[in-house]
Amino acid sequence: MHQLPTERVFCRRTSTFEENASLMNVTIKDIAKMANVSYASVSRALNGKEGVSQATKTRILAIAQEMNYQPNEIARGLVKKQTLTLGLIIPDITNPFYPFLARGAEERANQAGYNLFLCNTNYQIENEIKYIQILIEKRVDGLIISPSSSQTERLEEKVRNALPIVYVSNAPQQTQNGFVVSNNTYGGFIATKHLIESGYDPIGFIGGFQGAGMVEDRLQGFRDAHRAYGMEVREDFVYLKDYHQETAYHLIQEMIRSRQIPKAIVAGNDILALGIMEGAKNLGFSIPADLAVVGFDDIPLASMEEIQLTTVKQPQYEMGSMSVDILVRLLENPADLKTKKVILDPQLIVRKTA
Amino acid sequence: MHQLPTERVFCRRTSTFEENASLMNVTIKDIAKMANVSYASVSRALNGKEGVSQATKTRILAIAQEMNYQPNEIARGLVKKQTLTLGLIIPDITNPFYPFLARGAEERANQAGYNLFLCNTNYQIENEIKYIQILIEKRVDGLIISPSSSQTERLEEKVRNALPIVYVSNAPQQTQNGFVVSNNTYGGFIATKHLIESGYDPIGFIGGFQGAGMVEDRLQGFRDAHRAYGMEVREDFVYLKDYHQETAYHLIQEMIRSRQIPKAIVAGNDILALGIMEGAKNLGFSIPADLAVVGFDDIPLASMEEIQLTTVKQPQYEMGSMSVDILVRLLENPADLKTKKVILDPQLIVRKTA
DNA sequence: GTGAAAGCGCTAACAG
DNA sequence: CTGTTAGCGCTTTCAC
Repeated sequence: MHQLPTERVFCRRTSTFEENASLMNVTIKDIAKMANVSYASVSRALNGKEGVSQATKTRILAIAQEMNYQPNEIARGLVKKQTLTLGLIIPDITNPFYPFLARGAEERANQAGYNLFLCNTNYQIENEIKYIQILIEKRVDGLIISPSSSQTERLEEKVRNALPIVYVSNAPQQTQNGFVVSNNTYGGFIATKHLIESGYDPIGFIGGFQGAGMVEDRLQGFRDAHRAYGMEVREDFVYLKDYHQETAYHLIQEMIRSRQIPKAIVAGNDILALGIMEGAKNLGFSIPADLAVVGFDDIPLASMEEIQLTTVKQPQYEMGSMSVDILVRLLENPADLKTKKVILDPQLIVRKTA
Repeated sequence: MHQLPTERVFCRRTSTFEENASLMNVTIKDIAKMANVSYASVSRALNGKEGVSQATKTRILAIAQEMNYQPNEIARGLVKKQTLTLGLIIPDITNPFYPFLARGAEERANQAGYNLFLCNTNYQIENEIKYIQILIEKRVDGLIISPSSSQTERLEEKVRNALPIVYVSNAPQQTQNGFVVSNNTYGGFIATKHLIESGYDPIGFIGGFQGAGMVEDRLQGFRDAHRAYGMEVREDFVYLKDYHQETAYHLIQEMIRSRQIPKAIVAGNDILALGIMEGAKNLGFSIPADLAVVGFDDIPLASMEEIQLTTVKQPQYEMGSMSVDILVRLLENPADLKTKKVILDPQLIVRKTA
């Protein structure tokens, strides 16, 4: 505390530009004054535009540097009517499905010069609407949203005429907007096909929230596969509840106790698959000998040595990056309506549970 | 495509306010014109400020509603010199440690009326600097950063005089800035203490990146525990490499093959612990009988039925929310320097691997 | 209670 | 090549 600041004084530069200037934000006006030019010229120099001689440009840039000038994107945004900012609205970043999606989105946004607001809605449509409102007021240039349900009328109404949006991972049936989703019907199909071809019969289905669209599609694929192989769907083995691991855990145990149990199960996602596996194992079942399980998503857990879950992998990172891609393209060329909707094929990863 | 839009026409309102107005953004000037008042009055009404009669206020609000007015936070920010926006700079959201931290930060920010830019740096200091620059230009009100190393001089220099920052999860030794970290020394201590008291001897340590500060502190706790129990640290069992699961996997297998192996290991984080467990198991070791393992973090994986990892839990969510808390408090009262630095005690979760 | 006017920091015509 | 000027949409004095 009482130490003399010898060194600092010693090192102080003769020019006091930097120290003073950086205390309060320096603007192009300050630079203009310093350089004896109009601030239009400063703007031109700073933005590398035509209309300044190389000489003055160099001088201006040097002064800007010296004064530690930081351009104000807010002010620029006000006149250019763009913020170089996007909103990413997802249900919950702690759900292992989303971090990769978010990463893909952020990385692509960054490449294109945009930043991303992260918004978690906790699967509440009210929060989705609240966030959309906030982001409109912040004048984000566009929105990526992974809606928690396929009831998106209220979202679309809110967003209409305000800003472009693209859906990711989940999209309403008949939207005008762009989207990137995975082919859930196909995913359900290949999961079921694999089980059928491996000789499992009958096969059950344990899925999550109805109304989001995804489960319904996966179940459709499940039915399609049965039909393709001339098999009847055992409706008493089809359950749609929620995405909690415990739900699946108890459900499977109930099934086992009542001795009404299929030889294999297609789970709505990996979390449910894990619940099923644990519930069955704890009742002495062996996986896949007594019960085969296929999950959905391929979260990092699935590939763990101890788990080795056979699952339908969704390209999460790509979904994130492609959705931003579509949005940015739309922003840069509003007329370009092609490649607006993409459906990515998921991929069956065969490990040891089926 | 060729369907006549009968219904839509039928439903169209006689007033065309909304349709027209929402096409291009309506401003307070538009409202003012509509209401026959100055736009100062509109501003006052909209912000619930003194200086408008209840009557005109009501009228203005009604018109604003009718015209579907959306306040422009950018313009407001320009004059108020605040954006109600914070930056969250972390290494990698796909590292399971961060989603909870991000969630805590986002939720608290949201409560305080702020939004959060999500920035992943991939553990690159250059990216940290690049992002700080961008966020300064976007005039975020403050910054939360989880630096990838304790070499933060360049960060601090960049940030100086520009905006307040608080560190989270990792902070340089001698910073003037606020931070929220966990007591890593204590964490290393209780992990080691538990192993010692359970009779394991000798005990090894496998940690990650040096230079970030965290590993060093955990190792310090490891040493402290040995000293407290009058035990020698077996330096040949102390390894500091990186945070890749494979690294730990191969390291432990090498140790086993060379028959130089401790009875227990404190791992730098849960990922490493998992690598150790798998490496050992695959060589026929039984956990914890042949080798006990304690992890660090308590990522969701750790509590899985199949894993049951004994670990030192860090309060990730709280770290996120508290760091925003400190930052917001600082923003709202720049003079308030108390409660700026918090060190949270981690907690030993005893499961089945030690 | 209300309006006029200045200005936040910047870009973009439009003149010279 | 350079300067002047008019905004972007809003808040905030300062008069009336």
